Amino acid sequence: MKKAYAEVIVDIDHEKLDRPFTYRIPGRLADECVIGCAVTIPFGSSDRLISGYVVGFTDRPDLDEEKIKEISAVTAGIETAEARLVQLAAWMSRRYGSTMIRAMKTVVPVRKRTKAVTEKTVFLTGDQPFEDIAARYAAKRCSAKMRVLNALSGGAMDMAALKEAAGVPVSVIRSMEEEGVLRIAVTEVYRRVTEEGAAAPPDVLNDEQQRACEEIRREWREGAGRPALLRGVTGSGKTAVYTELVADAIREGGQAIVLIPEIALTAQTVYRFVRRFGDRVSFLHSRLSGGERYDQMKAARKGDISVMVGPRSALFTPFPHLRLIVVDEEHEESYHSETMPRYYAQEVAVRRGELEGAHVLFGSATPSVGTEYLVRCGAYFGSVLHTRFGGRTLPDARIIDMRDELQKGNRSILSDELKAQIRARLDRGEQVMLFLNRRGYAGSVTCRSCGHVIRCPHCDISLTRHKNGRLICHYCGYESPDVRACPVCGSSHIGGLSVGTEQVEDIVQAAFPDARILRMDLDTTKGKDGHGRILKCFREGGADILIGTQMIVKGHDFPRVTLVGVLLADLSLSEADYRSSERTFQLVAQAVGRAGRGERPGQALIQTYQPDHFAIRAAAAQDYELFYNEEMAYRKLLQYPPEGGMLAILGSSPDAKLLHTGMEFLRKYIDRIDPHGRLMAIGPAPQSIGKLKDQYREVIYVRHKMTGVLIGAKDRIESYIAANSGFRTIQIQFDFS
DNA sequence: AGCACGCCGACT
DNA sequence: GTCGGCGTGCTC
Repeated sequence: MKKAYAEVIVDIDHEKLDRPFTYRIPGRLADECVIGCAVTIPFGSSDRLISGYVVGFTDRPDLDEEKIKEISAVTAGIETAEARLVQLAAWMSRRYGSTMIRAMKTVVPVRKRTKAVTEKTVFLTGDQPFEDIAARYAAKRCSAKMRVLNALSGGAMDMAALKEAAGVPVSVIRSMEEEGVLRIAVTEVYRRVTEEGAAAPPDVLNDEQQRACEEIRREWREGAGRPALLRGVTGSGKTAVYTELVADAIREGGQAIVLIPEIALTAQTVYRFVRRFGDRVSFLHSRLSGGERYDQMKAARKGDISVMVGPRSALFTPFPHLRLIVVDEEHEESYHSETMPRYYAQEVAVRRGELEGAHVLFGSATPSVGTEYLVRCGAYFGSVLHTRFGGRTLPDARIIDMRDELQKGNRSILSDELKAQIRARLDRGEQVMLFLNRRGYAGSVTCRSCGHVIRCPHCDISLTRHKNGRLICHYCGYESPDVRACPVCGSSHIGGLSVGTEQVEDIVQAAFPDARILRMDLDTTKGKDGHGRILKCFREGGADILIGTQMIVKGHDFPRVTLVGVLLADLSLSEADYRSSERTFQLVAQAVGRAGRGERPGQALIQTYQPDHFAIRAAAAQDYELFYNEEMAYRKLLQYPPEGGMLAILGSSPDAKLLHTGMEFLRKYIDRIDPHGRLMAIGPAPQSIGKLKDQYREVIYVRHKMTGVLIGAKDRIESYIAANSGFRTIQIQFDFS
């Protein structure tokens, strides 16, 4: 693309101007003018010079040539936080296939009309006697100014209130300021979310934490400066390492971003950072209003804070000297954006690190296969914490074969062993957590006698039972008729597994009438801070047993829990996704890791129909190596990521037939641009949720060893879609993994 | 946001 | 007429 014209976002804080404007690039500025650079441009009828940022280029503007003005000057390269964020947005729009404006909106804090971002107080200067001014206005019949004068006679007023009381526009007040009658004092009042408080001394690190810190520092100071992965077993104290490295960044005069999964964003987590860094810390969370969010970002830009803690959106905090990005619980799915651009915070963190010259640290007890893979390739630096903090031991975990229970005639969801152990804890006054795996319950078919799951013969993905009774593969569209008996053992105990938390609560309450039970799921956490309330109640001993889904396993510390029961551990294995083993390992390992975090040792019981599956065995043993090696062998064999790249083309439309035809056309197009079959395309097939909100959904998967090739393919597919009017009613999204 | 344009009431 | 205040609409 030629750089004849630049798309410029103007630096004026108003929603009406929140779109790109086209400017001509004079020849002398052609080299300097890059995406993200700050420019000075003539704007408005008086051509007053204002600043803006270049967000893109075109050679064919879609408006009259005469209307287009020329960029006056390039004021700065990519030195400012904004410029670097614009660059990041440009990279994201390319990497994830979204429009620049969409990418800009996720990256640059929304310019939104918000109440009192700056508090403007108006008061009379008193330079001229009140009566003189009043007389002058009366003589000149300045009724609007007179109203302002009268309103202000009672003392200083807020700008908005004054406009309201006097019924005048700003221009009147501003002209009075020029006359020297009044002054407008602008005070930035941003709603800070931190608590006041002095910083506490650093935690005392144990030898292992100290070693990890030193390793990572050495890599960053003297080594290649690669992103680092800190893998530490549950309870090994990764947070203390983060705070040390964050402290380094601050000491060097920089700032740090700490990403944590949305669900773990409780006062408890944030408190650790607040305690250490006092009011230099701020945090973002979903309950924050648009204005509060904006204020947080503003405070960061001005350097009033040094650490931002928050979910993936905190990644875009505009710090002037960003030195470190920490991504805690790196394996969490909440780091994947579901809306355009569908970005992966891990990748974006690395890219932002490159642009800003900041280091990136990932942490997890159960790192994602993709991140660990990059460590093994040497692209990332790896450091491991092997032992739990404070000399605590890992929980003793046992796998319970639910097929035996069925044989014994126990059809309950609780095994005899688990019942006995719960009884023992109740008698000793200790706490129990029951984790019910609910992932992947949608439609998969499992044999309760032998644990066999019906899978696609081509993709090794669980088949999903549809309403019409047929079993379908969501990768390639393979179909088979429903089964009455297990193809392996012939048992008729075959079907979908699904139990709700409420049901489990009833069963447990019936078995232990004396137990105080808390249930945590979408229903019970609905209200304001329902989440935190339940966790707090349990921590303080308000209940003996906590029953819940995924949300109870994520990063919460309950010292008095000595038993963790995992129900339906294998359910997530049958999820129709190539990452099902990975998810299962992570869920079960994290659940097991909740036990024995206090003085007393912990125990975990894992109930499953697939006791021999490596993901379950590895999770029980808290053995990441075992899991990773088996899983990678499988991914290599089937060329699934990270061994190869995978691009999902997600199509949706209210018209099922049209959608399918369109997707078939796309598939044919892919085969055409790739005559040698180097791109492995499968589908179209229905998405795992085939219809959502009256929209039919289909997907085509494209695999290739190099992600770069897939990005190229995506670009071609995009232009193909843009050029074909048949796709007007079909929404297409791209998702890389 | 900030600037020009055009409307409208008042005064030479 | 025309001067100046005051609301409206547009900005590549």
